[in-house]
Amino acid sequence: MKEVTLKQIAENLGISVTTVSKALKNYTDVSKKTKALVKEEAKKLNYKPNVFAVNLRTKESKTVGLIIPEVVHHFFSSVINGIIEEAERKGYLVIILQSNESYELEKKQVDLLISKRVDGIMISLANDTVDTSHLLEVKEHDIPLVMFDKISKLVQCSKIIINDRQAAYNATKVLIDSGCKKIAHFRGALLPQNSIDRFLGYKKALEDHGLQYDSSMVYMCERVDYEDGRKAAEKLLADKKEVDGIFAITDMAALGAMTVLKEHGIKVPNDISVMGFSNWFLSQAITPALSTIDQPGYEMGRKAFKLLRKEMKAKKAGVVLPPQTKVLDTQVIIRESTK
Amino acid sequence: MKEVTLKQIAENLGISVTTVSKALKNYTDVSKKTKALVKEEAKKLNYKPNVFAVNLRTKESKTVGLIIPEVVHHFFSSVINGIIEEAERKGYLVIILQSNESYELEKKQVDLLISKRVDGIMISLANDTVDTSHLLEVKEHDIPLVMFDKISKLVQCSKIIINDRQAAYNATKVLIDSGCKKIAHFRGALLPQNSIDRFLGYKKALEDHGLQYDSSMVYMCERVDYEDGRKAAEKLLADKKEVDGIFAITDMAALGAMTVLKEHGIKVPNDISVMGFSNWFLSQAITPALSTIDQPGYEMGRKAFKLLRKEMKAKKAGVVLPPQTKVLDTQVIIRESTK
DNA sequence: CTGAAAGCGCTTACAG
DNA sequence: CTGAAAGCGCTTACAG
Repeated sequence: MKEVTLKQIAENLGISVTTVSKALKNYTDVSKKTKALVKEEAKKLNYKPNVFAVNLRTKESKTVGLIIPEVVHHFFSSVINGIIEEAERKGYLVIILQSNESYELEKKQVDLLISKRVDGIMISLANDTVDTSHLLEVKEHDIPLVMFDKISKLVQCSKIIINDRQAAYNATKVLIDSGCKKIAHFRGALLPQNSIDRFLGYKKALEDHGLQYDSSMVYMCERVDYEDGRKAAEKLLADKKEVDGIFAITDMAALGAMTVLKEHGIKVPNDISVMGFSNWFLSQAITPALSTIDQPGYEMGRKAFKLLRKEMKAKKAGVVLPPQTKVLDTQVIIRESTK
Repeated sequence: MKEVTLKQIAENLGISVTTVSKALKNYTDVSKKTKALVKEEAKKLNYKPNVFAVNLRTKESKTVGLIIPEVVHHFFSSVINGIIEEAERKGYLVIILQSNESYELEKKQVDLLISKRVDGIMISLANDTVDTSHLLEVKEHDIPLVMFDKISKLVQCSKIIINDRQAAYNATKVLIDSGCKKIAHFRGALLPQNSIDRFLGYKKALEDHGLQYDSSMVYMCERVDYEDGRKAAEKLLADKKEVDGIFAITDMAALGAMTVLKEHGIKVPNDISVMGFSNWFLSQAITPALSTIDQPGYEMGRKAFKLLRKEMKAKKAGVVLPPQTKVLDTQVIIRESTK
């Protein structure tokens, strides 16, 4: 099938390419009659503008990039849906790249997006990300950038986050309020800000309620997944710790922990209460249903794109916008894994 | 930051744009000395070709599209990883679009990919997809197309599939071999070929082993998810069916069923054996661990891109390749949910 | 070995 | 209201 071009339409109608172009874009200086004629012909020939040419002329791709640590993750997939929803409404395509929590991959993907000349980039950092020079490069290319969820305080750009410290504080408080005195924390890797913040929220809650913080009650879940939760729980049992509550950094880690506890005949919540984080879709389905913190992923995605859009518009208008940070609310969800 | 162009480099070096372009692409008719000079300057200025211009000239975007019913799904995410792995190696970017099992969305996304002029499209159909005219449009635009997993027999193009009928037969046979006599099937929607094939495999296995096929033992799981599995199991219990085995179309549906059985004090596998399909990553983690069929998602993804690549190459060379269909092997995995 | 020139398919400032 | 012309930044057939 031969591709239809403006030239084609112009020739068929015996008018100029200029007029055809302007007619299709509803310029005011084209007569109604001509517009109607052109549009009819375009429809008849099923004309689709050649985006390659449009991109080159307008220096815009109407495409934005999204880099995320892990796609198969309920929270991130909610974010993705929020972003796509908003982007589609504004005529943007979203290119999704997964960093697999790897700094090296993340760097490559940033480069790829820059070289593809996307109009803007949204990113949630990998756990491994140690420095942010690749993000400075984005700024140098004058590409609007929005960070969300897993951000770095070192990068000057707009951000959408939740108050991880407060949310973790609330989660820990659920355990305290239900009578737990010996609360362990399964934390995430050392680098990510949200893993730090959740740890600090946990610690603060203990201190505010007269419970002694004990660093040996903090277990590491590097990848914050099911397997890590299992391992941490096994270590905790091997350590013969006296524990009556666990606050895990993610629902998956909590689920891994609960499975191990079950295997050892330890009852949740009677012997040990368990609190998760992020409200994974199956958290209400497992037995006992997991108490957790709900993160507004969809909302976060929508807000992230809206912020990016604002910056893309500003750039086009030659305006410089000061970076802004939006903090979204989280919600405590109490189910069966806590008393 | 001003973007660096070939012209820029040419001016700096006092040579022509033509020579710069050829030097960077290692044309044989450029002197070694000039090449070295050009490359050095390009590196110094951090030159990146403008893809918009390259696309327009070469009529290629080095980008392929992928449409998938659901990203947050272990099987599909394996496929995605396989595709991206192979695509990256060949310098292609993959645009992933999620149809959410909706025919309307799928059509829109096909249109979007066509209008973005991707070099090729890979697709796994939505459950709702009733006709395939949107795929014919892809062929009309002469864009290479590969279908995988959820395919339509009506579309003339290359395909990568598993032998769903045989795999379901094998799954059912596991139940039969372990002594089950009254085997229910939780099937998928009526349209998708793989849902039909799995049903047929189930039926055939019963018949081959002297068990009566009974249509009232077949329950519908429209979205083949956890919730559907729960509902089907509840209906089955409400029907007071005598059942000693369930073959569910997906692991998620199987998990939903097992949860309901547990809630009713029914033991798996002692009272009822359960067989899943697709080997979801948590299937080995749940209690009892789920017996299932392993689908080679990663492999499927790699093969899908390779096939697409072959067709893209053929198109460029002006050759027409006959469509081919590859059938991948599956594997029976026996864990604790079957005797 | 080097380069002038045409052209990919659009958009838009400008002239009439 | 219409259109000729320039130009976005490349690639490549062709001439020298």
